[in-house]
Amino acid sequence: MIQFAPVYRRLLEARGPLGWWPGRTPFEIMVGAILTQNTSWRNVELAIAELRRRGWLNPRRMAAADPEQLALAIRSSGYYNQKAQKLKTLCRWFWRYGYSTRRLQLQFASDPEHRLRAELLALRGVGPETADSILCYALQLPYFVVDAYTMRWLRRYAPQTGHLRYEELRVAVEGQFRRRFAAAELPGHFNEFHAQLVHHGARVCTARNPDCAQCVLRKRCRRQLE
DNA sequence: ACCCAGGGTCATA
DNA sequence: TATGACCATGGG
Repeated sequence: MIQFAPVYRRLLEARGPLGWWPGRTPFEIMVGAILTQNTSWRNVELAIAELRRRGWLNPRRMAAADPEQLALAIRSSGYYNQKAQKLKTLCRWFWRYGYSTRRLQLQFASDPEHRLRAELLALRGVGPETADSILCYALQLPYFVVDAYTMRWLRRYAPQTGHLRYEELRVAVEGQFRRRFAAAELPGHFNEFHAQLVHHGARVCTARNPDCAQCVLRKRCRRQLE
């Protein structure tokens, strides 16, 4: 099995800490996790700015907002009708915990059964990546987020383990990190590793960047493996 | 004019 | 289990 920690260290040393996720509050991070589904972050920023302008970047206000107006507000992030419903669903779920992230953190800290993750996955519109983004970035719980860049990277640089699916890859990374880092440091390292992979894929390793030695994280990259 | 982006759901075979 | 259609905007 390929070792992930050296890759993590290399990225971190080259780029420095990224301080993810961009967002002022945990709820804003949750919203961003929904809005960025298959969408460029730039388009998400436009939508978040509009939500902020309307005062809806707050779970109570968003829950009370008219669904059609909410959809209009997030228009720039694409799939806006679906995403407006997803946001409503998220608000309804968050309401059950009194809109309190602290309550979520205390109630589900170190839960070996991962019940909170299961709850998020049961929500319509929340898949594995969105759930783990919320757990890792909004709640700072020890979950590693696997995304398209991570999968492409694995398939190209570690073909022998390239058959791993989302869940297997997440568990593999989490297991390796647990052996190398103290429990209290895990959320920060999972945060940083995923951030580095996405940053590299989305901003460094782009097809138009002549400085990028290997543009291998694009969707249709034909470049040879090293 | 195409291709892509920090996915997820559902129907079909 | 594994594809494919669908959702939809803005930038390269």
